[in-house]
Amino acid sequence: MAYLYSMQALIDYLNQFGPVSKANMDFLVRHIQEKTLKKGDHLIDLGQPVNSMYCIEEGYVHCFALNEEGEKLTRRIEGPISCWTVLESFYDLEPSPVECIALSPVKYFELSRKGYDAIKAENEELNGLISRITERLLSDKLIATMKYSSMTAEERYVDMVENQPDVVKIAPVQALASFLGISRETLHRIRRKLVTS
Amino acid sequence: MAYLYSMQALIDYLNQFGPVSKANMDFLVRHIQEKTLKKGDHLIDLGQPVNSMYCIEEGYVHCFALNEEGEKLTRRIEGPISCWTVLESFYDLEPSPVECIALSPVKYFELSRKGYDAIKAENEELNGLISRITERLLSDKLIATMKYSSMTAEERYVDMVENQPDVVKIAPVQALASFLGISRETLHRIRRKLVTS
DNA sequence: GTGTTAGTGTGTTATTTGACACAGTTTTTC
DNA sequence: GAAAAACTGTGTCAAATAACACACTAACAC
Repeated sequence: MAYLYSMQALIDYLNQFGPVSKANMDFLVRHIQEKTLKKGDHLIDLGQPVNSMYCIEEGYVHCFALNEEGEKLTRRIEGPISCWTVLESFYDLEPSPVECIALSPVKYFELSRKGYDAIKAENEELNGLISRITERLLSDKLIATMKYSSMTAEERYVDMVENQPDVVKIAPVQALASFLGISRETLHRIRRKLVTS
Repeated sequence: MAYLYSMQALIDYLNQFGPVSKANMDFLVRHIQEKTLKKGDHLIDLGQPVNSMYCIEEGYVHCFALNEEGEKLTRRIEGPISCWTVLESFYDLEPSPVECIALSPVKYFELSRKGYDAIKAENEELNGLISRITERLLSDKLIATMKYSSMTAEERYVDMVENQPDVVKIAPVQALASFLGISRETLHRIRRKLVTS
C-alpha cells in the first residue's frame, strides 16, 4: 500500500514518537481523513462538541473565544505540523468554548474520537503509541504555556517572531495582540520599538 | 495487607482514575515512599534533575524560579491532594529550573522514575492506569492554565480565594502576587478593594 | 529577651497600558 | 470596479500599574 505524499508527511511525523509496524501504521492511517478548508470556513463552531483531533498540514486556523462585548479572544493560531484539539471539549465532552476559522486555505488531517478509541483498542503497540503521543503533546504544550506565562508580552512576541515567523506574518494584528494578551496599540508600539532599535 | 491510614488516602485518590485489582494496587503502592519535610526544607533544588513525581498529603510547598535580579518568580504552590512534578525536568531529564521549598511542615508521597517505569512495565492494567492518570493530570492542568491566562489578576485572585482558600491563607503575599503576575502592592490594592466593597 | 531579618501595609510618583479618535489601507461584496 | 466593510497605523488622554519609600509587625537566631 502506497500513501499519498501528504499522508506520508503525517506518517513521518507519527514515527517520531517511536517504532510502529507497517501493519499497525496502516491500521492507524485508515482512521484518518484528509480534508480541506477555504479561507473563512469554520473548522469548529462555538458551542458544538469537539469529537476529533486535528493535524494541520498546510495553512492556518484561528481559534478564539468571545467575551461579553463580542470581542475575539485568541486562544491559539495553529499551523503545520502538530496535532491538537479543543481539550476541554474533547476530554470532557463539553460544548466547545472556542470557534476555529481558517485564516487561509487549509489542508488538514482529522481523527474522530471513534477512530481514536478504535486505534487505542486495537493492540498494545498502537495503544502505547497513542499514549506516548498524547503525553508528549500535552506536556510540551503545558511546558510552553508555563514558559510563556512567565514572560512579558514583548518577550513573547520576540519569541514568536523567532520560532513561528509564519504565524506572525499571516495572523491579523488584532488576533496576535489578543493572543499575546495586549491591545493592538501596544503590539504596535512594541513593533515600532523593535524595528527602530 | 493493611495500609497506613495516610496511604489509604492516596489509594482512594488513585482509585478515582479507574478500577485496579488489589494485587496491582499493592504492587503500585510498594513503589511509593512516604516522606516528610520541615518548614524551609528543600524538596527540589535548583539545577538538579527531578527524578520523582510527588503527591502532597499535608502542608504546602512553594516552587519558584529566580530572575536575573534574584527575585523569586512563583511557578506553583502545591498542597493536598494532587500528583505533580517538574515536567520539563522529569520528562526531558533537564536540570530543574525551579526550586521547591516547604512553606509549612509537609507530608508527601514520592514515586521515583524507576518506580514509575516499573509500574508501567508490570502489566496492562497498571500501564493503563498510569496513562489515564498522566493524561488526566496533564490535560486538567493545561485547561486550568489556559483558563487562568485569559483572566485578569483580580479575577484569578478571586478564583483562588474561592477554590484554594488554604493556599491564599498560608502563602506569603509576595509569593501569591508573583504567582498572579503582579506586584505585591497591586495585590494589596485588590485585597483592599475587595474587603471594602 | 533582644537584636536582626524577613515580610507587610500604604502613600507618592513615574511609567506603561488601554481607550478613544480618526485617517489611511486592504479586503470583501455585489 | 465601486462601495462597503474590516483592518491598520498613530496621536492624545485617562486609568492602571510598578517602582520607590518608609513605618510597622512577625518570625527567627543567639
